[in-house]
Amino acid sequence: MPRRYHCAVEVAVDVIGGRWRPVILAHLKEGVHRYGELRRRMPDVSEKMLVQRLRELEAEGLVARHDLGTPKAPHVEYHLTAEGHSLVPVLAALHAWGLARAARTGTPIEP
Amino acid sequence: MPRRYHCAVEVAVDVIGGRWRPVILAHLKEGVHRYGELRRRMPDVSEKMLVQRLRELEAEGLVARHDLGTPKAPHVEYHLTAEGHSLVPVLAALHAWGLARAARTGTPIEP
DNA sequence: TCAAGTACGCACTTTCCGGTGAGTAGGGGG
DNA sequence: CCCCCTACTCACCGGAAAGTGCGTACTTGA
Repeated sequence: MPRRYHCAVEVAVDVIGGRWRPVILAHLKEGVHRYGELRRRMPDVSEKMLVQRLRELEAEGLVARHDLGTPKAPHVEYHLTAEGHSLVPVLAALHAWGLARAARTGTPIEP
Repeated sequence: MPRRYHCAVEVAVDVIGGRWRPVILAHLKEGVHRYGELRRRMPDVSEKMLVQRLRELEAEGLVARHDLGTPKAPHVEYHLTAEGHSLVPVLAALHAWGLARAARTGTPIEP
């Protein structure tokens, strides 16, 4: 974690950079997700990484975790906080650019 | 580099993710930069990384390198290509969010 | 009895991102 | 003679990011 920042983009990258954080946020941008739903939508992420990144996003105040389950029936839901929602312009722009880029380069995207 | 993508944000992150690519692109969004100017604006990046990331951005068609120098007087300029300019909405959104985030968290940004 | 679901934990391993320090060839200046 | 500038290269290294494989407790269903 850099101690000093020299531009605003460095600040943003520090919080939402990396391979999986933007993807997690993009899925949650569409609505509440259970843990298993996130796993299914992100088949290439390890569980270790998914949980670690979710914890970090919670710690940064971007994601909230609701445990609605019981020991007999586990049920956890994740959703964006107000701070997380403030990222919608970034996530929307990333998504739009990624779609256009995939179209220009013929890159397949498998849901 | 993942072989398969499951959403558009993964595509975007693969091309412009990492600690320094977004920052390089953000500086070039403001206009042409010489190598030394980029170095001065990004004091925490190593030269090895700066050059490596610039090379990758060139390879992806986002950045163009113009060598205007001579052996006696080296002079290289970097600028965004049309494809690079297509990233302006992403970079602007990252910048705006980073500024707001820094303000909300009291994070100093030193130019 | 086994497999699958839920939402994780844990120890270990691998990859690669990023840094360091020294170097290059030409120049200028104190 | 030494320091600075330009725009890099190179070998080596550390650690964070990410993955792997097995595990947990409770349930349901074949």
